[in-house]
Amino acid sequence: MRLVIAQCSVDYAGRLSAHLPLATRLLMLKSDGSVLVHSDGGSYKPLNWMSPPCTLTVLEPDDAQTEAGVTEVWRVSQAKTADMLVVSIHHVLHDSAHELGIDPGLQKDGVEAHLQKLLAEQIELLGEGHTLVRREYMTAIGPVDILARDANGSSVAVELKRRGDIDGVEQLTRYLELMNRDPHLAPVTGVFAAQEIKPQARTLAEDRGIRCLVLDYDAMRGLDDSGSRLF
Amino acid sequence: MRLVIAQCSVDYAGRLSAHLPLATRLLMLKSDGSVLVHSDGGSYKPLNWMSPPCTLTVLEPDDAQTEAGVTEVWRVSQAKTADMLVVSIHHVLHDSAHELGIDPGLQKDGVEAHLQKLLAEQIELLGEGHTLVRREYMTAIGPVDILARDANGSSVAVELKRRGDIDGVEQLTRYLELMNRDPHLAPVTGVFAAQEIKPQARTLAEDRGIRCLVLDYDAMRGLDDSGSRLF
DNA sequence: CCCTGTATTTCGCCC
DNA sequence: GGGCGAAGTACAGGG
Repeated sequence: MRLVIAQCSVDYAGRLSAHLPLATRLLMLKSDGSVLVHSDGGSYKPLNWMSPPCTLTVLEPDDAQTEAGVTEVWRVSQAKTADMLVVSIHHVLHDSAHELGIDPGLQKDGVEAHLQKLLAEQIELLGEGHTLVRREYMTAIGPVDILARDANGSSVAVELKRRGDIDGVEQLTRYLELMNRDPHLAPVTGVFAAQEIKPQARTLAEDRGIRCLVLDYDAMRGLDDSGSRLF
Repeated sequence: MRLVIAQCSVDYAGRLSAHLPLATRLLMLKSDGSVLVHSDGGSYKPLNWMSPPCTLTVLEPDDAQTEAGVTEVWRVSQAKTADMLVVSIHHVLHDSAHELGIDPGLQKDGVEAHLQKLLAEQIELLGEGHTLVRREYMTAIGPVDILARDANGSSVAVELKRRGDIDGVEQLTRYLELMNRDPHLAPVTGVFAAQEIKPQARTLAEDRGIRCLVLDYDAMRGLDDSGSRLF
């Protein structure tokens, strides 16, 4: 990775056209050829950038550019899309290169997808004798997070949330209404499962005959072998 | 802006939990307090980050951390959301600070302003024999995007949007009503031009005798000479 | 490989 | 300021 702090202006032409007036910025050149132009603020998003795969060509400024104070022109182009980023460098304040190596990458945890995977593996948390039918059971109005059967063989639809809010209860209610019209599935009972269930959501759910299940994520993860990367 | 290249591991706890194993990375510390952790590849998105407003505290590693090779611990926390980013630094390879100043910001193009400029230049897209009167034609209730004349010399008012929604049709309707009361202009016909016109907007427009025109931005840009600053 | 849905989304517009 | 929709969205997972 090469880091350059330089006074520069930047032009981009691709899906849109964009221009950055002359100012001092960080130019990050990654080893895959991508270029990021960062200011000293804002969000994690660069002011402008070029995604890999792309190639950087250093050009000599023409007379008009030299006249304007440009000492170097970087032309970053992407073969596929014909997008182009042009960095006109006026003054370089810092320039250093660093060997970083390949990054092992981010390990995410705690999302709904993981909860769903864990609950599917530990389906007995729904109650003794429960068996998994499938995750993401498709209905006409969208996928039910988990479809299971209880000890009696009756269908159980599970709506899973990290935070159990009223919206989730409404969602599950719609699924249940639809599924109970299907003679192959009916009767279908509902389980609203979340790490945390808001009192209003619990009241609404129980009023509609939907069972609430608070999930202990840490305990579920502790029981899971494949998910215990972090410890 | 401070740039640090360091061998480090990173832990994040907030909306989700995430972990970055020990590796060499770029740590970008912006003047607004935000921190970005970048690898030497991937996209413009950092591996991990903390959005402003946040505060960085440098801690001494405890015995266990020292044992593991940690020389410094950065604790970046956000008061509002209680999100926390912890960077455990093992070895610093580079450390430099730079004064960048406030960035003038990105000037985007290819939005409505650019569409208006292009359509004014390619006014024949409205139909054969059309001529431009002027852009931003002022009326008592605001500027009409484009005023033109058709082959018969009749006035044509154009409302331009990137996304053609009902609001735009209502806007054009108000202009037309006003302009048709002006004997110098009347009769004025309306054209609702956009890159994409919503079905509801189209129905409403056509019901009111307003012609709909879908613009192919790429084709229009391809025909345009002046927009190619880069070449 | 394409499609679809989510995101620690971010960003801009409009009310 | 809050809500909503787009983004040069990026990114992962399923069919």
